Amino acid sequence: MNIGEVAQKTGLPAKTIRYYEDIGLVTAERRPNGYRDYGETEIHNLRFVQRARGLGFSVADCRDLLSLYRDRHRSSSDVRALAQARLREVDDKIAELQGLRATLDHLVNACAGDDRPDCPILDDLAGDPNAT
Amino acid sequence: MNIGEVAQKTGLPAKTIRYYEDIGLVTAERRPNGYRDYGETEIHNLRFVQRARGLGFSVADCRDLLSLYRDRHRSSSDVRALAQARLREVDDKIAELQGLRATLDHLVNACAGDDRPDCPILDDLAGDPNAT
DNA sequence: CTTGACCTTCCAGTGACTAGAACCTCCATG
DNA sequence: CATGGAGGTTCTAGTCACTGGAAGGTCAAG
Repeated sequence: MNIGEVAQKTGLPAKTIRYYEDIGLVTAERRPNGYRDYGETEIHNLRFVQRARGLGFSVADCRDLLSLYRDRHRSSSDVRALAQARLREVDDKIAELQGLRATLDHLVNACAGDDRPDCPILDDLAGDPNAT
Repeated sequence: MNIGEVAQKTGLPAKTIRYYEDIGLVTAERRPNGYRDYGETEIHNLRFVQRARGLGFSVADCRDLLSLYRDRHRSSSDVRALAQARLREVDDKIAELQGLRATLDHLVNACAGDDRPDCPILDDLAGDPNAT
């Protein structure tokens, strides 16, 4: 199967699929003409990576997850540890963003948003202690 | 004031301050010896950028915010629009992460995390419709 | 035989820094 | 006055995960 068809089937851009080969994540056979040749296994692995990336795992994590996936003697605890670490990252990020959200929301509500120049948002960014 | 002192006062790494000058965000005078020379205005602007970046505004947004800040005839609505756009971004990101969080949490809970190889997390990533 | 779609590689750019190398300048001390 | 070390300067290159584009090879249809 050519890379274009794989791209269509998986939804991954061909560029990305080549990139994954470049970094040794998912490699393909070559045909005599030099074209990459994909089988079901490769498609499967690409989709695996795609899903893992969709959950926000780094490419390095994807590499680890793939190798655990291929290892019949793995311990599920290793996989769980990766997922749990990712979960913690996501939780941290959510907390951070919720903090930002509160501040931004506060500022947006404090600002009249009209033609006049007075702006509590800028006052706050400028470090004005009386702002907002 | 030398860049080192500014770095200490603001908490921004000297490298970052030089970078901001490179991209024309906050520039400094030069002394005859070639050293950058910072006054209160520059420190103020750097802190402004620092706070805006802390709220997740892009450097491009910071540029716009700074120029609005300097413009005595601005309309606060322009500032508010930027903040509101940023708020929307943050909201979208939070929603996305909460979706991920739910999935990850579900997977982590479904996985025994022991010495055995059976792993619903990998099954899910592999696209197994019976997973989890 | 040509056209056009598809494939190949390689180089460069993204955002916002950050690390490191090579070199210059200043100040304090021996 | 020499020197050592702290701090300053520029420049290049690396980060992450792609993405865009150029130059050229391959293939099937008309």
